[in-house]
Amino acid sequence: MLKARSRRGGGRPTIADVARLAGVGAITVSRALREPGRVSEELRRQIEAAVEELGYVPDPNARALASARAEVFGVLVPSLTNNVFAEVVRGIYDSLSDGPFRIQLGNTHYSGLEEERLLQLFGSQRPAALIVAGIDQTPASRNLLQNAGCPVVQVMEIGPDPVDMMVGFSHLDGGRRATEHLIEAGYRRIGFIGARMDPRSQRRLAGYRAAMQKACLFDPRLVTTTPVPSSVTLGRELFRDALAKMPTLDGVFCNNDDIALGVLFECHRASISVPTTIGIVGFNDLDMMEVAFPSITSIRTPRYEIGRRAVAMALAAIAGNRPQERVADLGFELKRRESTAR
Amino acid sequence: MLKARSRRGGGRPTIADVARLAGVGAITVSRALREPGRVSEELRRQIEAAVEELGYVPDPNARALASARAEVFGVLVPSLTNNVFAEVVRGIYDSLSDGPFRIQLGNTHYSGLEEERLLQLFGSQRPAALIVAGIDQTPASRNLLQNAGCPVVQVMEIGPDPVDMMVGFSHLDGGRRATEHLIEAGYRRIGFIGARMDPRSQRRLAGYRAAMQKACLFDPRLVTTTPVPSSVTLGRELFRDALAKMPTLDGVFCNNDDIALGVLFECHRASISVPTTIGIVGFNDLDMMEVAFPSITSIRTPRYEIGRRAVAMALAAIAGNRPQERVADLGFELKRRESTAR
DNA sequence: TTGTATGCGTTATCAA
DNA sequence: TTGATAACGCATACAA
Repeated sequence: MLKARSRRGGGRPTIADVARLAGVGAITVSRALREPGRVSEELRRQIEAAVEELGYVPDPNARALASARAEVFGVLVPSLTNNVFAEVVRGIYDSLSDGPFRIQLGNTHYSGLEEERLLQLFGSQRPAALIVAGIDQTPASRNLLQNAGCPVVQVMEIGPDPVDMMVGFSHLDGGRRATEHLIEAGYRRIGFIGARMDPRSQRRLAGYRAAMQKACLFDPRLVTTTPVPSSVTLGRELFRDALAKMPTLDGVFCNNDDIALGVLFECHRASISVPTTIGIVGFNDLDMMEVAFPSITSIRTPRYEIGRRAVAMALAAIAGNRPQERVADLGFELKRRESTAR
Repeated sequence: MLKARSRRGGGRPTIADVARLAGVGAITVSRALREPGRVSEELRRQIEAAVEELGYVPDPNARALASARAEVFGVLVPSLTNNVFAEVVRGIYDSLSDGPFRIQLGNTHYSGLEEERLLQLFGSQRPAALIVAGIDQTPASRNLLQNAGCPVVQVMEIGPDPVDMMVGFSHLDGGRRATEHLIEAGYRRIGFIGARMDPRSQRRLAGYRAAMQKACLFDPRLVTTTPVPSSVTLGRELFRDALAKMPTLDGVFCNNDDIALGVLFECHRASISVPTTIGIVGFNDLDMMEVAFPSITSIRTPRYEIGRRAVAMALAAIAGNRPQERVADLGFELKRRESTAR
């Protein structure tokens, strides 16, 4: 039997083939690829030539097995189609595309149990880092994260008790700010309209409530929510419900921009003038908010930047220097537009 | 030195630990996990108990190394945030969440070169299947796909020459159908407005052109395009340009729904009545098209279903029975709405 | 700076 | 149906 031709492998060149061609030991090839600085100029060139000639590509599985560490970032988000998380994920991808790390993306469907399952699954790969959305993990999930043996970044929100690191902003403050803006603009019967009502939406609602109570304007009948997934269609329907319940409504703070857009369209359809009769504020500030007619006031959230920052923090931790501040508050910005310019 | 406690591993239980506890050989454990039918009832129960007790989870890296096959679906899309591809990806995830397969997602940023790079990278993992968006791969990419040694599904479009399998619909027919609808509705000076202009948009444009020429209505000045990424904002701007170039415009077929929405908002802003003065048709039929005021006619495309079908075809191929029809045309549907109801 | 021996956790091969 | 043995391709530990 020849040793050169393995019988199980697909015949792709291995590190041994490269070593033979370059006339060096296999480990030197390995080093030349991972820490070029530790291999002499001359050998490095020979090795690079051999790699080129053979078209050698390292096998990530063998690498992971031997080093007990996969070059993988595990990323868990509640939704793949929600633009908010898509932007976070895009930021993560853009930050990682240069390096050696792959990304393992998981969709939790807003389910804590599913998150647990995926965490279990991802953990079996010994990932280099874990990025998870939100701060409301189940105790079991928290436990899995703590014992993952790698940097962990919770994203989108901030809170007092990070598993390891956090990047995000305060949804409570965001909700409060949006509501205060409506109050300052002169609106009084301000409703809250929210769909899905995940933990972040709950906190925006809490912010709304705080602002309204402070101004002595709160009335539970002003709040219209549903656990149903958010959509523009739903925004329209919820607004109708809210109006039926409370015909004197003169403003709405929406859970997110989809809902806000649905409200705007319904106003058009019902000939309700915006911002005169009704003021509208959205959340997230999607591209279309600025273009809508009238343009819609919204809270701009740094989704893409959160993704980038999460990777930067994880990378720093991997390199051995965890950031001093374990919680990064990236804030938000109120974008005042026509929909509240009464 | 004890053999039971490996010194490099993180101390997680291995298949050998399970085997020892169950009093069987390691390979029997392996079989019990993968092909339970080939292990006797009794041993299987013992093994299951041992797995449970130890909390054993197979190491996917070791598995991939030993079997020369990773349980991974490689998925390449041009964008993570474009709702169209997000839906395809969601379909893929939903179809794969039950089984043993992980997903390796790559973002090509609409770049053929980036696609090549990622294909090279993904290939090194010996994936179980590859799903790629579009049918315009570079020769190098096609080559990589052909030699990947696994099922390949090209999605979103259909064409005459699949690398292996295809699921999608004809964008040319879609563009033609949209344009014909405008013509049938009585519009004559019908513009085409398109951003990004990737291959699929190009074919929609070709469909537009075919329909216009057939009706003797084509005029190159009716076409307004840009390679800039699509957005609602851009839709508004392009519509302004189109109108400046061709003030007698009475209809527009938009590249996609974002553009269409931008056009609609600009019509509101400029007090151009829709559908009386201008008819609008979008493409993809996002949720909001139906809710918009006026609601917007669009071509409904089966994105989610494409993702599901692609996985189904790949799974069938893996199981040894490639579908008879290698090209699956899932079609599209014209949704007539107020924006063209003149 | 470079190489040798060995182990990583699993599955394929082949024999029992 | 079950098991012993030998890969799989690479990196760690240690020696030179």
